[in-house]
Amino acid sequence: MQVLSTTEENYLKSIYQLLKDGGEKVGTNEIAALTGTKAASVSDMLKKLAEKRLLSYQKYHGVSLTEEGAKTALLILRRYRLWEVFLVEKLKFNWDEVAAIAEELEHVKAPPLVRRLDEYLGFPKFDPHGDPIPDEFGEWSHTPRMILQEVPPGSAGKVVAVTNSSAAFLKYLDKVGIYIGARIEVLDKVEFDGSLELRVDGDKTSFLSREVAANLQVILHPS
Amino acid sequence: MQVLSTTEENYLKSIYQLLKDGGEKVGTNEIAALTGTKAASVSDMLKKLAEKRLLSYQKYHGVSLTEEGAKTALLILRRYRLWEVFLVEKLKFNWDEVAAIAEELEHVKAPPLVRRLDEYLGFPKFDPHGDPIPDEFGEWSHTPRMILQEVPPGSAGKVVAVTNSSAAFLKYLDKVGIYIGARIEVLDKVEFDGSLELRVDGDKTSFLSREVAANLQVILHPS
DNA sequence: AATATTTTTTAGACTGATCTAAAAATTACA
DNA sequence: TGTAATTTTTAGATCAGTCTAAAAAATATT
Repeated sequence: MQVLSTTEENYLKSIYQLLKDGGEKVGTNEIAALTGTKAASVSDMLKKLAEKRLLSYQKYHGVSLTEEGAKTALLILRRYRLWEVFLVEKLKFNWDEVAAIAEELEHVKAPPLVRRLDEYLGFPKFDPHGDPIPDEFGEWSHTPRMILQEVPPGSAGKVVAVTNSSAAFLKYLDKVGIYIGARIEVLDKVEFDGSLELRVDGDKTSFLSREVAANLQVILHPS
Repeated sequence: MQVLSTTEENYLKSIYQLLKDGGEKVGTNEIAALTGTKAASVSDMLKKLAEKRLLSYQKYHGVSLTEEGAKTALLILRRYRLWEVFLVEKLKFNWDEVAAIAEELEHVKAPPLVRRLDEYLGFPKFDPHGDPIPDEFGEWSHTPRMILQEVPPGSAGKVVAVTNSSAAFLKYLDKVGIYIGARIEVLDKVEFDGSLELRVDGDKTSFLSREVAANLQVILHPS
């Protein structure tokens, strides 16, 4: 694994991002827009990263990541998301405040730090936005997630993500005792309005509206 | 408070360091040695930092920090030492492994991060090496410290620092239940060999040799 | 298919931080 | 006190990352 500058890491992360929800190849202008630079600067950097075998680049025809480039991007993403978890779970930041800080922290390279942080956080599989955290080999956890609203009554699982981070929503979740990692059982689903009756952490029983349940993601426990 | 580059921060920190245990003025070569650069580079940087009013600089006659420069250096030191505490207390690194990592983390600028980290760590006043942590205004805690060996019998206090970090020493401390933050009472001092009898955290009673007690620093509780 | 538009690359310049080599100032000492 | 040794500064170059403006290639349009 090569040592990259912060700048190189940021390019790699942006390219990964664009390819993931973009497609096969990504163009210079797109990258420039995402990294906050100009197309000319991107061209230079692409040459550099291609020489390092992190991406394959044909002039005028966009780039894609090599195996190594993709893996490197995933390890950067891993650091980013672990720090997000730390900031939210330990330092009590709100989910929408952590992006900028995590972007600074992700470039701290010391390798044992990442391992210890992961351990300290309890090997989380998802970040506070519900995005999966790659493992130390750059592999995804393949545990499937469901939207709570779509979980059939009788199932039990764990809240792994929230897809709305308005203050009001978070406050509400707090009130009914739901948090990332909370164990939940779906007891019943009300036909009339789609609301759910559920047990949280084995004791408290709550009713959640369809709107709320649609913004919670869970992984199910094998039944 | 101006925004400084990582490089500028490192120079400032080094200069602070040299002045603290050096004296009035510090020379270009010394700074170069500590920052791992050459005297010529230091000259350039001194000009730059002098223009930013962080230090006062007269050609050929060394530098000293201005009020603002010293305060800035202390806030960098604050970040450094808070991260040290985090790495040791939370991530369970050994005291002698954290320097390089903390040096990377100290340059993460997001201001709310430092406040939250401080709070999360319980507003520590000393880092794992026993060095004091400046407050958010760049002021020192003025609680005086003593070497445990010199504490008169009958006094009570708290262990705030260890001045030896050999594995054997740490292991021994662990065995007798002493750690940073441990509450101790000096019960008696043996004339013969200068060893101490003390109570740790209100219950366990230990005997510490003079050598060991000479490597522990405490702050005394008002009696 | 020829031309117009858009995208990408190149050329050349700038900034921040660094270096080496040479010049200048300070300090040491004979 | 005058010369030698040391320290510091300057001059000029290099490197990474960026920019603007112009050239080149690809794509779209008529």
